[in-house]
Amino acid sequence: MSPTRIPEATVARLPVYLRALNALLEGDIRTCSSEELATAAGVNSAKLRKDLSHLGSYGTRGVGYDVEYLRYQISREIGLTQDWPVVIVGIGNLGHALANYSGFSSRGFRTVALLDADTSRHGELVAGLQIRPFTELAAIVREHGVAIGVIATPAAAAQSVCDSMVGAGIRSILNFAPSVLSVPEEVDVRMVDLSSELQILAYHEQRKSNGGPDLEGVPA
Amino acid sequence: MSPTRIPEATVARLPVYLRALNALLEGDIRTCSSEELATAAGVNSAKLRKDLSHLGSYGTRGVGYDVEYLRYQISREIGLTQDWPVVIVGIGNLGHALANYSGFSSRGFRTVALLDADTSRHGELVAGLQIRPFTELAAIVREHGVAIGVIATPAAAAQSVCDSMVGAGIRSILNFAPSVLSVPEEVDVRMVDLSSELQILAYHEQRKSNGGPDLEGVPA
DNA sequence: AAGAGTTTGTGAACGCGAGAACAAACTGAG
DNA sequence: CTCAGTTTGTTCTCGCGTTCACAAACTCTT
Repeated sequence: MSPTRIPEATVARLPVYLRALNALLEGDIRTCSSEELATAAGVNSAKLRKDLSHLGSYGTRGVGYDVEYLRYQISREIGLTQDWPVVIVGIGNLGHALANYSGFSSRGFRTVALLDADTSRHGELVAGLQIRPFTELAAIVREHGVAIGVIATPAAAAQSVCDSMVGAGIRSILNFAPSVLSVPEEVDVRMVDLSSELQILAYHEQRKSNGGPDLEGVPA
Repeated sequence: MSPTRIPEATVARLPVYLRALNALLEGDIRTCSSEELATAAGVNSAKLRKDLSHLGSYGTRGVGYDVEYLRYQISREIGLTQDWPVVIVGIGNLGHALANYSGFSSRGFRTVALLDADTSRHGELVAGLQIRPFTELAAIVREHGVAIGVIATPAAAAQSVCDSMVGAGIRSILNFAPSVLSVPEEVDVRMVDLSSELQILAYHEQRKSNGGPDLEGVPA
């Protein structure tokens, strides 16, 4: 099934739908319309329906969607029905938070190792795992079949860590370091930039209060 | 001058350019071409030029851009030349990490208070600030003129915290809780969803290895 | 069984952003 | 001064994503 590629914008929203479906299930809601689900996910209902139509025809006209069934279909499409071993490198404040984040340890993702270059922290217990030397990366990747790596180091170390990950065979990287990574074609990198988000907010906030560096007094 | 609105996609990239310019300055590079800056920022040079053209005409044909001058112009456009007091609510692992994150405390942003509902943590020192009761939110917002709030609480508390923020006069919210927030029209919310990013990676990773979800049932 | 009321899935129109290509503008040498 | 070389700013085209609007399909009542 689903031989056609799913649009990137749709893929980015699937996790949101999944979360909304989980919330509905916790409220013992078994069925929902596209309108309800869209509201819960914070999107337009037409967009939701079109997104779901890319996965297949899992709803019933005149009725709506079976919450559990739809949740399973989306999970399967994303790949959460498989097991994804994950390695986190850089156990500072952020790495510590990520290791304890439930969204990381649940839902098909399994943190198999925490690595740090700082020898003084090796052996320290974080989220039930011992911090191990960064040099063990390749062995761990091989042993557990790790495909996804998380970088939570300072910016200066990020590219070097990234290179090691790629060398060890990791093909998908989630980068929290404020640094642009260069990788081979076949490797996927997603960047989460905490301070960028704040700056984007600041831009809009400035527009709201000032009307921007220049107000709307546009000459005709 | 910038009477025209800057496209949202461009705004989202300005922080990246800013970071790249800072990196160039640290290497004592005073001038750069759009090609060099684009490479450092990880984007296409045509896209970079078009983005910058929305701010104004700050380059010189045949020469390139003055790094420091361009950095100032982008900073001003984003609004980083002003002071932005910020409040962080929810000092768990993630809030702790955010409080210590240099990208938050620098560049025009100033964390003025850390709030948490858990009374047993009040007074605790994090990143040089004492954790204070959540009930003090309104007073703090009024006193410091806080316009930006950061939510790093569990999902269950997020909407309630959000409502309090809006009530206190905050108009821009950065939400790290995995929860869709509903706010009045004039309030801006940006969501940073850590586990979504991981799920998006998993989707692509699955495509790379399997050529798609479960091929079971596919005729040979 | 038929019709009224819902709700999905999709075709079509529209707007925005990406990228290529080029004209305008600057530098420097002869 | 003129011409060759360089690099920006902008125009144009194309493709993707969003949204509207509606037909198809289902349920329920009479």
